[in-house]
Amino acid sequence: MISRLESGEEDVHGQDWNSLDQQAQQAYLDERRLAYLSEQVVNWCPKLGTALANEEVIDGKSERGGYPVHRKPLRQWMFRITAFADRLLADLDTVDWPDSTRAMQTEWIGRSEGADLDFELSNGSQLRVFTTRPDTIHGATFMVVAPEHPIVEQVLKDSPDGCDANAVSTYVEQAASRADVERMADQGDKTGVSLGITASNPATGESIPVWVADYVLMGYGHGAIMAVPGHDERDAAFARTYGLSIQTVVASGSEVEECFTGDGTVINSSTPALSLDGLSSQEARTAVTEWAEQQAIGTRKIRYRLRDWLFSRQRYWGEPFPIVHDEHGGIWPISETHLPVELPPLADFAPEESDDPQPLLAKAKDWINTTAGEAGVDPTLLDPTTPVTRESNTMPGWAGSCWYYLRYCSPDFDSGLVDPQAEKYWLADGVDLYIGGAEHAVLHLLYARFWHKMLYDLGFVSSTEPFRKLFHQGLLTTWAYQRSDGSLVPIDEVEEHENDLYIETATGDEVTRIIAKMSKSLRNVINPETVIEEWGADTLRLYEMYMGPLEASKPWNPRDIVGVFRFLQRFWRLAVDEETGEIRAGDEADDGIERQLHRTIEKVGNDIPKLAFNTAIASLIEFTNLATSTGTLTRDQLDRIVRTIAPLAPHLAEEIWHRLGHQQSVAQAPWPDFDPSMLVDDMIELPVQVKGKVRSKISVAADADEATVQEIAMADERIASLLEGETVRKVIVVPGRIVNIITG
RNA sequence: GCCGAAGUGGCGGAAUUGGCAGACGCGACGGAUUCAAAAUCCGUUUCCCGUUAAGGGAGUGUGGGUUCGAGUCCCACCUUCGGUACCA
Repeated sequence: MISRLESGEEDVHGQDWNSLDQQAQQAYLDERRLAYLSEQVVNWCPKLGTALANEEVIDGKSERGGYPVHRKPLRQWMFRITAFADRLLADLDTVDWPDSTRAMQTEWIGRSEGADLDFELSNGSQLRVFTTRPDTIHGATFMVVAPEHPIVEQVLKDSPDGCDANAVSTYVEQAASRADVERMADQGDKTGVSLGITASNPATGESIPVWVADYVLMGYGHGAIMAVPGHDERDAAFARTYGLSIQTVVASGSEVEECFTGDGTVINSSTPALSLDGLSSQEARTAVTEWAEQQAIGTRKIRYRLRDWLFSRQRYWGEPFPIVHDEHGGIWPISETHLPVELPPLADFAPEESDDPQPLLAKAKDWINTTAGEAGVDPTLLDPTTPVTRESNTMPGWAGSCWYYLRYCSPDFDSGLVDPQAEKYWLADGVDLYIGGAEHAVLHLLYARFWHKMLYDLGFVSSTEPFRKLFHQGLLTTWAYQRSDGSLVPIDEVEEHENDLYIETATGDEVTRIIAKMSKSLRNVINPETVIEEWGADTLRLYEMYMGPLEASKPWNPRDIVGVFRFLQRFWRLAVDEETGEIRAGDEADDGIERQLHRTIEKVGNDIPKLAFNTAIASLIEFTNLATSTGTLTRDQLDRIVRTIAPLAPHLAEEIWHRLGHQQSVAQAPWPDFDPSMLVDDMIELPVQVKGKVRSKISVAADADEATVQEIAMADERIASLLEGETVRKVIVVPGRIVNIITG
């Protein structure tokens, strides 16, 4: 029945199901649940006193705090995110996200196409491997299994002839005790031990040795590989170290390469069992897979690098799982009417630094040990007097960050996740624009997508993706100082002298000023509060937007703040008489200013949706400078420019807006209109190039045709003198842009 | 190593589809105002040659290429930043 279900057949009857015993039913369901308990080798961080998800471990250290992480077996709650791997991958094409982020997620999900192949072993068992290169099967000259592979234990038990059991067990123990950090440090140096058994290469019929080596990971595929040293760098390195045979079975097409990992033409691969010579790698992959399927020794397989998501933590601060356990290992949900489960009060809830994984909530004995009725399990499921223990793990922070944006639609809605009406209104196509740091690329942004898809399947949300458009703001960097040996000096230990000379106060040595990330240790973190105190919130806001493109990392330079502050002051003085506090307004609108105003409204209106705040502000500064030097604005012009600056400097705008006599907030006012005809001048200046160099400028009517422009250009005094004695070969006129005269 | 992003004045940065490189701001220099300073206002400010000027030359990480014309497109390389790390 199970195999029929697996193959997608639908004629499975209830009686078939009922014929299974309860355990088998449970096992079948558990294998498919989105949330399940599983004994896992987890990333245990003793310092934090908790296990971490794969994504939270960076270079063998915890993402938060950078503490060492060890591998420990632990029974944990998992999310079957792998069941969504294909959708998470495919739907990346449907979102408007930065390429770099999509690339990161694509790699994290890591889809690879290949085949599972079974090899017969000399000890009578079978070894299953996954390979993306079935086309190189004739070149498989040895096999490698991970130290944790079950075959290793089996071999140790049987200890066949030719197996140095001591060497094997020593190697396996070493591999197990080594922390991930160490394992990473000596990448490239491959170590391993022969198991003393052989496998039969089904294509060549040859007996090839089986080795154990830690460059093969138990966590991917089957923890075993067929090694093709002729066409895989890692296998090649291993073969060279231990003098194993190397076979070339793919021609690179060019010169002889030691280890060619690309696709080419298959050679040296004709045996009675299977002949591939002359096929392309692509064709050979299909041929070998089909052959293996016929021989019942393999199947086509798509595999993902993505692993299931470890979703429990041993900390106090996290949502408790609404789950209790009975004495027989049964798992029972707490009914909805008893949700949410609240954390028990605890005198001491600091994490305990420990090598012995123990959830913190286990300390709350009275809370942990309860009855089904007390905990809130549906009495029709379980007798209320049944003694149960509460789940003592808690959820990680992601539990909240995965759906908070949904809650924003209807924060007061109390009969569900989100008000369906509000969800349809706000999130019909996901969040319109989501701005956040690139550091969330494979954490928050992948997890939230998974939750959203799950909620979509359950009918709670109407879009398949949570964040339609994603934008990463750049990091703010700042000055830091570096000694000649490369070490860094906190900024408050350095004195600035003239001519960009920087001296470390303690030693008197000269240090160099560099750009670095803001960090507590360098004491170069900027607190926005102090900027607001000194310059005001509008200045801070404007400065941050004016620094450069939103997505770029850029240095915080306090020296530049005064620039936007001056601008705001000038804008204020343009609108308000400093003596009286009254609005300064003229009666007569200057034509040049009016035109510039239309251009500014257009520019700001275009730039804001593009998040190009820096250029929007530049155009506002330009307008203000022009207006200040040319005269005063009319009331009507003030009215429009205040509305234009309002999104960028809301406080200033609001103040002037009210002095202009408006009762409502400027935020409620409509965006000012501009007249497209006001954007172009009647007469424009056009550069004239001779042989690609600008030699003069001419003034022509904006709508002048090419012939007229050419005539005026040729008639220009300077151009005429330059063209004297030259043959004009060609004249290029780009209307409204440029004239280029080619001579010779 | 691989993947991604980016290299433009003293500094942050502008620059439509390939069409005047350096908008705007900071800093610097000069001037006005002031008893003085702050603040404000005006002017200059890519570099080199040219006393000033007129003018000329070079110039967007490096080297080539395409084009009437390249910061922008193509090829090769260098550097910086971010991500990733034996995933078979």
